[in-house]
Amino acid sequence: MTHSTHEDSIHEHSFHSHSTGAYQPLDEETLFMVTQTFKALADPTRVRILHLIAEREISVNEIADTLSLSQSTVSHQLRFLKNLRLVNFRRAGTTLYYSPEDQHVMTILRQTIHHAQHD
Amino acid sequence: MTHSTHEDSIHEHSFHSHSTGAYQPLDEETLFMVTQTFKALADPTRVRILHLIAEREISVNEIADTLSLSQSTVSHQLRFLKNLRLVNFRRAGTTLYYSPEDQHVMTILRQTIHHAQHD
DNA sequence: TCCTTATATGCACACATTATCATATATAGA
DNA sequence: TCTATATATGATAATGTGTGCATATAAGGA
Repeated sequence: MTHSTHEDSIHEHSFHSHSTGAYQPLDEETLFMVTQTFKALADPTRVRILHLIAEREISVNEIADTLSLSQSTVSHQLRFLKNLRLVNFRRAGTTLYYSPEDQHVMTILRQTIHHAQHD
Repeated sequence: MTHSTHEDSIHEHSFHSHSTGAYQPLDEETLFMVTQTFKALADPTRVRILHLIAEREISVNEIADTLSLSQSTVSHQLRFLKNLRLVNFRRAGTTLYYSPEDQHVMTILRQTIHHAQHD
């Protein structure tokens, strides 16, 4: 999975291959990346963490306190998100401040939260 | 987790958040709907099915044949997607033709596929 | 009615995922 | 060095998820 600081808008990409072509299946690699991305967003703990760090840079213990989660749980989930390059962190002494890294994924999360709250 | 089984659907009430300036946690209902939506997209079989029916209305057996899946698997996954109101179907005799129902979710899927293929 | 085709469903099991506990590592300061 | 604090990690148990098998249901035709 590659990282991104790319800005996409919703209506930007409309490439549809109806009318002419045969069905084009998704290749394995794309399928893997797509499902991995959505898996990251399919767990309430990770969504709460992402939603929180979207507001401001925040340390592991602050996340745990704010969301009433154990330090271990937060750390495990941050590792998951870090592996997918959805978050990164800055060190200040022994404290690590986490922040979102993938703008595209954060946009999708925001859109879906909005969608959930307005239907 | 209080919610969550194989047979969940997502049609309930709604909340609203006022933007004060303090951190506004996600309410349970929103969290549930958001994570359920992403769960639908977090499985390769469901993504392949959605990607296929996005092209054209198509029957259960055609989906199974095209994607090399068993009829049972396709039917199970279509029930999942139907419960979340992500797909619906039209009957013609004994044949059921499925199509996407949630434009927002299909847009998010398209965006994420595009993102995966271009970074 | 019976038969055929198309789809749905209940159950079981393998596999994946998550949270907790205990412990390890890292950094700063005395 | 030793101690305190912040975070990470490994193992385990509990729970959730996806698929196959067998069977049920639904609709149309003879």
